[in-house]
Amino acid sequence: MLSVKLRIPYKKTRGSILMKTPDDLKKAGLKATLPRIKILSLFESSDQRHLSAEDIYKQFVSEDMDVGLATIYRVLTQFEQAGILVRHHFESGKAVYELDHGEHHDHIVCNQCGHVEEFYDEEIEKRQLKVARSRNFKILGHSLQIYADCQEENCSRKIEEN
Amino acid sequence: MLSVKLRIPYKKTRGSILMKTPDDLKKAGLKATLPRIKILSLFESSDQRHLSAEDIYKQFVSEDMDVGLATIYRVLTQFEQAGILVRHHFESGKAVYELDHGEHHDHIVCNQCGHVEEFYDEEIEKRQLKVARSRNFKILGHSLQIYADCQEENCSRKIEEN
DNA sequence: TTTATTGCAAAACCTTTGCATGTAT
DNA sequence: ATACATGCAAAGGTTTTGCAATAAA
Repeated sequence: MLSVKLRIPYKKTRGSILMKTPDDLKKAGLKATLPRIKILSLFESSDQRHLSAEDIYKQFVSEDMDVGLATIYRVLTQFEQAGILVRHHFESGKAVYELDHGEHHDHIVCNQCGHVEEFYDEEIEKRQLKVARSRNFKILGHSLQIYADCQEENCSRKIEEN
Repeated sequence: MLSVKLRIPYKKTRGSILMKTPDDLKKAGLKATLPRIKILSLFESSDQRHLSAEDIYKQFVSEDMDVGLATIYRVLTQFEQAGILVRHHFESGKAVYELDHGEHHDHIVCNQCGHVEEFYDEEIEKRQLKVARSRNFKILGHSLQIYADCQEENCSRKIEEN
């Protein structure tokens, strides 16, 4: 059984979290294959909400599951198109994905350890609309990341570990 | 002689624009070589403020100047480290650079034609500080892009041309 | 002359694709 | 049985690097 562990509490006012299940696969016209179910369950259960193809691949290797990298890339792309995952490009140079719970938010990323937290600021959203309106652009989306040091005692450049 | 053409007016209140010259190269401990001078002058004179390595390479080829792509990449990196250019990663997947005039701003990018405009919103900046403070992060920087349609009459999916 | 810089080709990275094999329905 | 998924290896696109040849100081 899949379970959800969220480190970051969502505001009540912005709706509730829906768990993604193998049923979501069928709804998206995707067969419930082992790689797909495993990937989905990784996102549900991992304490990292944001995973790259490589992260997933390494996790599988460490569990002696062998799923090709190509499959992982293909599944991630399909999940994104199906609205199950959202893709982000942080400065790392590689794409990371997270479950799409339908609630837009932005990210604050620790430059030292890679720790990611989410935030949503109504005022920032509003100002963006204003900027776009004043220049006669029609907003399709946006991407905002704050790069920072998280200053947690266990934040010690873990990123170097590989 | 190099000249500056800015499509986007800067607010008076945020300082004045300084032109980058071959002297800036020396100050950065870089020899004033032809490729470096040409690249600098391209940024000064182009009506596109945001250029990728490829953009520069193509421009040079069209002028029968032959500068290797590797050199362009190396020079862009050096210029970034010297504080002459700033690098951005828009969704295109390739890095683009622009002159660093020391004035932070964010970008609104047209999804159809790739047209880029700059903006600076005090309120957005402030709210980011607040978000970081409330989570005990120390901000190092941020990256904000709004993706939109620019709705200009000459915006006709020019991006497809190549 | 000395040291930095260039060009070329090769390699490194991340990601995508072709194709024969395998699996869910 | 049929259509869809997978794995592998090869190829794509962007960026970096090694090294001998070249140019700036």
